[in-house]
Amino acid sequence: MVKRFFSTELLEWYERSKRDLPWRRHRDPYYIWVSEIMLQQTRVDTVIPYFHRFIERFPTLQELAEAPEADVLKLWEGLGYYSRARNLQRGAQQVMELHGGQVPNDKLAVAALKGVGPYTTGAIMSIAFNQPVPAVDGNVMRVLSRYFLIEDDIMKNATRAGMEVLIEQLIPEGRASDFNQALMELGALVCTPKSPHCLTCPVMMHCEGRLAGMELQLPVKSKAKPPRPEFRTVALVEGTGREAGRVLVRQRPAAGLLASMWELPHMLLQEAPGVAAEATDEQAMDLLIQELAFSGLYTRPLGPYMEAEHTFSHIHWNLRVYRMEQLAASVAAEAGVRYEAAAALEENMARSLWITREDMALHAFPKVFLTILNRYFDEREQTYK
DNA sequence: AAACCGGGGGT
DNA sequence: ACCCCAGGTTT
Repeated sequence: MVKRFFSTELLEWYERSKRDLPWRRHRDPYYIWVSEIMLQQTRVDTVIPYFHRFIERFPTLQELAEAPEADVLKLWEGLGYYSRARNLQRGAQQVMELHGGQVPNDKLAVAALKGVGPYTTGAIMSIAFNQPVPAVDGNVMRVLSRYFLIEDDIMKNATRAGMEVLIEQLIPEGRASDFNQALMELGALVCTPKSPHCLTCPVMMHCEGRLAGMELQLPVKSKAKPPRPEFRTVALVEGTGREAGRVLVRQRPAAGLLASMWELPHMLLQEAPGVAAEATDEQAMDLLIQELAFSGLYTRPLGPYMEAEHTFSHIHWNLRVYRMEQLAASVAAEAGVRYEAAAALEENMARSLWITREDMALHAFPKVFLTILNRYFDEREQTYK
């Protein structure tokens, strides 16, 4: 039977070809869990150094559960999808409270953990506990859609659910861990999206997609909407006096995009479409000056500094960064600037900080702001030498 | 079902 | 420039 052939050949190939990955060196459910969360929408080579640093800092689930959230975010800095880190820590706290610190060997209990969906449930149950639970990710859907010539849209939840049923029938007795990992390994190393290596594929002989010459058309996947462009004006405010040598950063709200991350102050240029992109430097700087003054900080513009871009799944940021200089309140008063709003907005400023380059090690920044800040501090050091 | 949620690497 | 990646949560 074709299905039996598939599982047997696949397992034999996996034993021969599997990569030596850090999380394959033990069966600690906590390590499996951390690796699976990091691997969501992220390549193996990217994850490996993050995994080592994370486990070194949080060797046990309990240490993760009890850590400050800021420490967790800092270790996740640059990986993206930061809610993964927040949910992983919440999940660890759930395990401490509900399961005495041991990841439960129970499908429903695992699925109830924060940040653990159908895929990760299957990955933990099978890889850590060798339980026959499907773990259907993008790799698995690509392999199955080709091998069984399934033309359903893999963007639909129903397609994934159908493939889970199929996988349940394919898992060999007692081999759930190896079988699920073998499927993903095949998708990662052989049955790749663009140029599948069919000639070295262990299951090529019975691959219906290949036999039909359809391997490059599969899987069928509906297109995602392109990210909407946003034009933003960014303030790189240099401190003066007591804050000399420091730059103003602020923390984002605890929910939503880049939750709790730190950044340079910036704002959306929300003119009519097309106009935002063409706002003059003077207009863009004026907006920042007004916004900062509203928070009780008086500044004067020094001029354009650099441009940067940052793409999310659904938004594309076009950033124009302006250097600005902190103005002492007394100077601002002499210049006729009114600042009675300052006291009322103390709490607004509570989420702002003046930082040095060394302070960057204490706060997590999205990549684009790391790039800007590092360039600025680099050039500043050069100037002083 | 669709939108929201980062960043990097392959092609 | 576009696609894809060991997805999950929210609406």
